[in-house]
Amino acid sequence: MTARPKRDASPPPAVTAEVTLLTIDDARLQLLLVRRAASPLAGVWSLPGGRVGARECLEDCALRVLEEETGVTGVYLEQLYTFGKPGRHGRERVISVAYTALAPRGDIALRVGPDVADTRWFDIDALPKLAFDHDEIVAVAVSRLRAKLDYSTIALQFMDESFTLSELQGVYQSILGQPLDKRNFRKQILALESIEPTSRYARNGSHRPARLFRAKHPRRVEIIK
Amino acid sequence: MTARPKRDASPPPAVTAEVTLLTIDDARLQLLLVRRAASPLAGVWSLPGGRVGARECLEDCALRVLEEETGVTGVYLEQLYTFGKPGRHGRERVISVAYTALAPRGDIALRVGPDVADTRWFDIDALPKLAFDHDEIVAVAVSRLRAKLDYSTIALQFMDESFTLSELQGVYQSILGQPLDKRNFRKQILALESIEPTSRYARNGSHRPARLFRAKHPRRVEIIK
DNA sequence: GCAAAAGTGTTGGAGATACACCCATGA
DNA sequence: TCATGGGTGTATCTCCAACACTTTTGC
Repeated sequence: MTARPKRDASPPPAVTAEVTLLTIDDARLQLLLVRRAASPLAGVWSLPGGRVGARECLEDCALRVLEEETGVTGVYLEQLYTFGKPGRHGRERVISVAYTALAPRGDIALRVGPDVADTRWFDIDALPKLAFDHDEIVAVAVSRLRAKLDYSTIALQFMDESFTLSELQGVYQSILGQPLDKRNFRKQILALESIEPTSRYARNGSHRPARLFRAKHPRRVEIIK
Repeated sequence: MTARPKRDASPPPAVTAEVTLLTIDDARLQLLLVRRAASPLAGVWSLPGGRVGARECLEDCALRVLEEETGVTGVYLEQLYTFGKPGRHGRERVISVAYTALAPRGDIALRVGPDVADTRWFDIDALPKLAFDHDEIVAVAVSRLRAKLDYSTIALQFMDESFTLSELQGVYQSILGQPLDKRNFRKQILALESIEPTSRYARNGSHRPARLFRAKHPRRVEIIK
């Protein structure tokens, strides 16, 4: 039906990786954004992202641009979706392979990269206007995260090396936006056998110390059910 | 850490869409392949696929190359995953956005496209050697399909406009590779309220005719649970 | 009337939900 | 001793799995 483009007839589109880095701080889901220093859309907030290098795989690209622009390393990363509508990126044809990254909030020291005007966390419910279709990318990332809570151990990617069950429950509640029953939550989580108690306790305030747990396989996300 | 490539320093990779078209015939999951006519890998079987046009969105590209190479139109399509490791496609850097397509077997008249040596269905357990990393793409597609059976109405995409409950059960069994209890299957499917009875019956042989059902929203895949 | 697939309910068990009180600590 | 969050068990309900016989047709 359609005329078939000749091989190499048109210049190939640019390919970028974009990173939606989420964390939880103060019981709120937060997103890391960079303010663009360069044209197009200088001054506008956007996801960290950049072009794929000639000998670089997509995942490495995502990790590299994240570090270059924000200084963040060592996060959990998974591919989200590829966005490629013509016109989504202004005049230039850009195909963006979007990644979701997750990290515990404690870890993260920010740096403002060379081509970036600013780097900041935003509450997911209070995002500024975003460049291009990045608001759509974020929406997909958040809805996928919410879905994955139910059938995987992905929430553990938000936790420090050791953590209390109440902290973990707080993470679930922040993402789902609803309170959970403490006893049932503990029963379910422990039944997965994905975390194990350590011999240490968190002494946080004027109350009984909480036992610290750790993930059995910290970098692995297990599919359950 | 890594040296940041200058903007436009290296030629951008080629971007293609690749289509894993699955159907069910004779109670077996089948995959549509094309035999490559042109270099590289002439004579080798591969997924239908081709370069993304300059003003074409990724999904349109997938549908276009599928039609050009195989004559197939009107299928259900969803994005699967993007494959981009350097070296996956020989010397040239190619990033492939893979799509899963599903269709009822009845529908499909095949054509051998202009750049194609042959077009054929293969039983999913008896695939020939495939070009590049297409075996990996197929494996991801099948495992995602299997997972999606459990929490969506995706199986309806394999059905003709009207179908019997036994036919639908056969589709589930073919994909899962295990028999299902007839009464429980019917209860569960009907409880979803995604299909409805018609007033017609299928008279297939020397036995009681089966009531025909149809999908309430034939092109829509609903997420359940 | 016989072969072949269609159609139809009930029961028991497992897993999820709802729910309230005692414990250990710091101030 | 009081305020604060940590920690624990049971009863009920809902959902899922197992299971066998009758119906309708074509030959």
